[in-house]
Amino acid sequence: MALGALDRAEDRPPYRQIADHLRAAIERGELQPGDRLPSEAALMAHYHVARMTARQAIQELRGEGRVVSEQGRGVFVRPPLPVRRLASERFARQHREAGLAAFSADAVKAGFTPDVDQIEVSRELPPPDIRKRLHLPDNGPVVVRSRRYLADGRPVETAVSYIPADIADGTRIAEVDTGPGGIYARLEEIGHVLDRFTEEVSARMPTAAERRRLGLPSGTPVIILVRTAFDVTRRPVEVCDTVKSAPAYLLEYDFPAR
Amino acid sequence: MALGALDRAEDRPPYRQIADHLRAAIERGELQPGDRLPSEAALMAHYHVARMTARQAIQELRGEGRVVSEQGRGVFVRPPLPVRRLASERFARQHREAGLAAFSADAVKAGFTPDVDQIEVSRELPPPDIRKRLHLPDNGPVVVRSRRYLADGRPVETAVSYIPADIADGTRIAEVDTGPGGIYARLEEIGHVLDRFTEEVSARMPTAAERRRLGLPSGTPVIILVRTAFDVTRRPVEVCDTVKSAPAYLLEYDFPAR
DNA sequence: CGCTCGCACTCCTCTAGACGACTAGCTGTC
DNA sequence: GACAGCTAGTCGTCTAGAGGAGTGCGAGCG
Repeated sequence: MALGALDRAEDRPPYRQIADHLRAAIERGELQPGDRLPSEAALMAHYHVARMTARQAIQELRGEGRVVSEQGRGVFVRPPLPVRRLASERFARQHREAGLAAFSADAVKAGFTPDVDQIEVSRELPPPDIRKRLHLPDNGPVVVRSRRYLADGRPVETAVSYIPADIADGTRIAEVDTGPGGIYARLEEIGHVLDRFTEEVSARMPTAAERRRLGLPSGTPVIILVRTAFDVTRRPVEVCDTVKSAPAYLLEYDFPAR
Repeated sequence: MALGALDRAEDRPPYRQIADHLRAAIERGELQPGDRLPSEAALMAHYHVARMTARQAIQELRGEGRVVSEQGRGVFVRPPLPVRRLASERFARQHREAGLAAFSADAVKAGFTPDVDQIEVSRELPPPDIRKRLHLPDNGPVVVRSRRYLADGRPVETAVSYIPADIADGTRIAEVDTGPGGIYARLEEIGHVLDRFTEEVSARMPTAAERRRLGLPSGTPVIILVRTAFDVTRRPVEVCDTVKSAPAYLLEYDFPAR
C-alpha cells in the first residue's frame, strides 16, 4: 500500500494529509472492506509524527463512518451492511394473511434471518407529539409496544408503537406475542381495516443510548421514521416511531403526479 | 450553570463524564441554542484536567452534532435549522402552472427566501446507475443539470438532474434558465405529461466535498434522495439525485394500505 | 470622531510520554 | 490434549507543554 509522504509546507495540516492518504487508499481499493489499516505505531514511523497526530487522522475517518476501531485488534475498513430496501408494499395485506409481519415478510425477500428481541409492552399516557398524531384527548392512555429488530443477529432498528388503549385493551395487541401477522393483522380482525399510512422521515446522529442499543460505531447516522396508520374511518389507530441504522436501509416511495 | 464534579473512581472516563455534564446542561435548557459553552480553559480549571481531555469532551458533542466550534470565538450550542417539510404535494401541477418550481413553492409555504446558485448544464454520457434508471442504451447521452439550493442564504441541498438528451435537446431544459415552473413544466409542454414519481431515500455521513459545498459542520449527516419521474407512457424522463443537509429536512409520504 | 494597532482570549495543531485494557498467539504445565 | 499464564501488539485515555491562527475589544493616535 502506497501512502506517500507529508508535505509540511502545505497548508493542509499533517493529520488531514494522512487521513486523505488513507481515504484514497480505501477508495482505490488498496484497502478492502474488512482490511486492517496500518497501526498507529506504523503511521508514526512512516510519517514521523506523534501518536496523537496519527490518532487524529484515524479519528477523521471514523467520523466519516469509513472505518471502525477495535481495541486490542486494530482499525478496520468498514464492511458494508446488507441493505434492506423498504418499499410501501411491505405492509401489503397479503403478507399479513400469510401470517407474516412486515419485518419477516421483508426478510424472506431479502434473504436474511429476522429476529425480534427486547419486547416490552406497557400502558401509559403518550408523549404530546404522539397524542397529537393519534388525535387523542389529554387523558387518553395508549398501549406502548417497544422492540428491537435484528437481521442475521445484528440489530438494525428499534421501534416503539403506540395504540389507543380503547382499541388495544383486551386484545393480543396488549400482550407480548401479538400472534401471526402482527399488530396490523389484529387491528383488522377487530374491525379497524387499514386504509392509509403516512410516514415522516428524517436523519440525525444517534444519542449515546441509541448507539449502544443498535451497536453502532461512531460516525453512523440513524434514520428516524414515524409511521401513522389510519383505518377506513380515517381514525389514526397506530403510531410507530422507529430508529434505523442508516447504512442498513434504503427507503422506496412511489407516488402519482398530480 | 451547574456542572458537577468528576468521579475518578467511576469506570466512565473523565472526558465522557464532562461530555455528559455538558449534554445534560443543554438538554435541561441551561445552555440555549446559540449559547457559548465554557471555554477549554474553564473546563480545565473546573475539572482539573489537561487540555486534551477537555477537548475530547467537546469533540464528543461535536460528533453528535449538538455543538459547533468556531476558532477564535468559542463553542456554541447548535441552533436548530429551519426545517423544511417535504410532502409529495410539492410537485403538484398547480404550482407549476403558477410558474413555481418545487423549491420555490415550498419556500412560500414555509416562509423562507429561496435561492439557487452554482447552476451548471452539460451534455454527457450518464453513470451506469443513472442509465439504468432512465432505461437508456449504452450510448444514450443525457443533459446534466447541477445546482445548489439555499434557504435564507444558507445552502441546504445540492441536486443533479439527468434528462435523456433526445428529450431535452433544443429545449430550455438544456439551458441554464429553464423558465417558469422549472424542468417539469417544460417536460409537460413538450408532451411528456408526468404520471408518477419514485423516490429512494437513504442517509450517510457526507464526503469532505459535500461538507464544503453545503457548509456542514462536522457531525452532520446528509439525506440522499434520488427521484425518478415517469411520463404517462411509463417512460422515465428525469432522474434527480439530491444531497440534503439532514437537520434541515423532514420528508413526508402518504400511501394507501393494500 | 474615525481609524489602527495591540492585546487578551478563543480554538487548532502538534509533540513526547505514560499507563491501562483488550486481543491473540505462544508456551509450559498438568 | 487441555488449560492457564505470559507476552507482544493494538487501541484507549490522560498529562503537560508548545506555537499558531482567528476574533473582538479597547487604547491610543491622527
